[in-house]
Amino acid sequence: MATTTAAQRRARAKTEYDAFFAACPSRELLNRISGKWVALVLAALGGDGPQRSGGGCTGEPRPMRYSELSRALAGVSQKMLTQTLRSLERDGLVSRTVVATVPVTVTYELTGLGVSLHHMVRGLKTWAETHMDDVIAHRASYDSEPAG
Amino acid sequence: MATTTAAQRRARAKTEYDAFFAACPSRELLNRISGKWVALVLAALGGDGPQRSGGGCTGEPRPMRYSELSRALAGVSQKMLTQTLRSLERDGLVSRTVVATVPVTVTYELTGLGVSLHHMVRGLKTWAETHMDDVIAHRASYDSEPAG
DNA sequence: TGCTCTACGCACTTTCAGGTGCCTACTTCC
DNA sequence: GGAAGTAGGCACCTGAAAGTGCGTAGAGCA
Repeated sequence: MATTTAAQRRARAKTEYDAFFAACPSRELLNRISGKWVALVLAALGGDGPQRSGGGCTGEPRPMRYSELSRALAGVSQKMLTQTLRSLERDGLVSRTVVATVPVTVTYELTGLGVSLHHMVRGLKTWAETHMDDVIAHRASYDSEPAG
Repeated sequence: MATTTAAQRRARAKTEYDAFFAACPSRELLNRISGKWVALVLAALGGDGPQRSGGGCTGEPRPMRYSELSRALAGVSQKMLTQTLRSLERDGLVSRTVVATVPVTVTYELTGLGVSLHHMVRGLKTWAETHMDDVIAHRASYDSEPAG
């Protein structure tokens, strides 16, 4: 029977779509940067963190130690920091360097690719700071409207 | 006792951080666009969808009906489409227009703010298409390395 | 007159990112 | 010599997002 009109057509479309969906580079990018700590790590390694010394707040990429990151991203657990750094390293966005000092120290640094991504995330941040006020305003007026 | 050095310091920092974190505009933006269907809806309304007619694939923003969106984003459930559209409408990114035709039809359209956001998402897409190959390559080589 | 379409609403369930807690092996400080 | 720091690993838990399924109210269609 060819009565499979609306629901089944959609189910079929969904199946086809999912394969494409999983491989979509934009989706992968969104999944990567929407991680709770990814953008923070990028910002910290990119020099956007809270600068306690120096003048401007532009900041330049610089290597940071694990414990330094842990302090800069106050609130992150060791597990999540490790996990985030590992996934970023896996994707070639940061490089991990082990230094055999007194207690073994590890430094993380943005790669070229990571710097590129960081620039884009900074663009996101700029957009957010420019337009999110409008969004919040809309949200407030929408919520205050009588539901109808 | 003032022995609360490492763990408790971190717990305290986390508490302070969370308040800032929740209000961070960049975080809000990421939360918004990282929704599974948000970027797709933006792309569809912005004209980036699969163009079955016409020449270039640049596309211009145009209003679309609910069912039209449902077909364009093959695989989305009605619930998620509605939910996504509502949240976008709430944030002033799309406008919803009810037309009292034979069966009541609803059209959705990007607002100015929505178009602005769509441009940025398009930037993300461009970055993804340019650099994600590198990322995938890194990922593959990382995975193939002997774990050590 | 039973089926489908439109544009949803509601309730339940699944899934997984993120969080918590406890462990390590080595070293330095007091 | 016990506490804390360094750089994590492992196992379990939770909460929110996403998915599934069913209902609806009016209308067209064979």
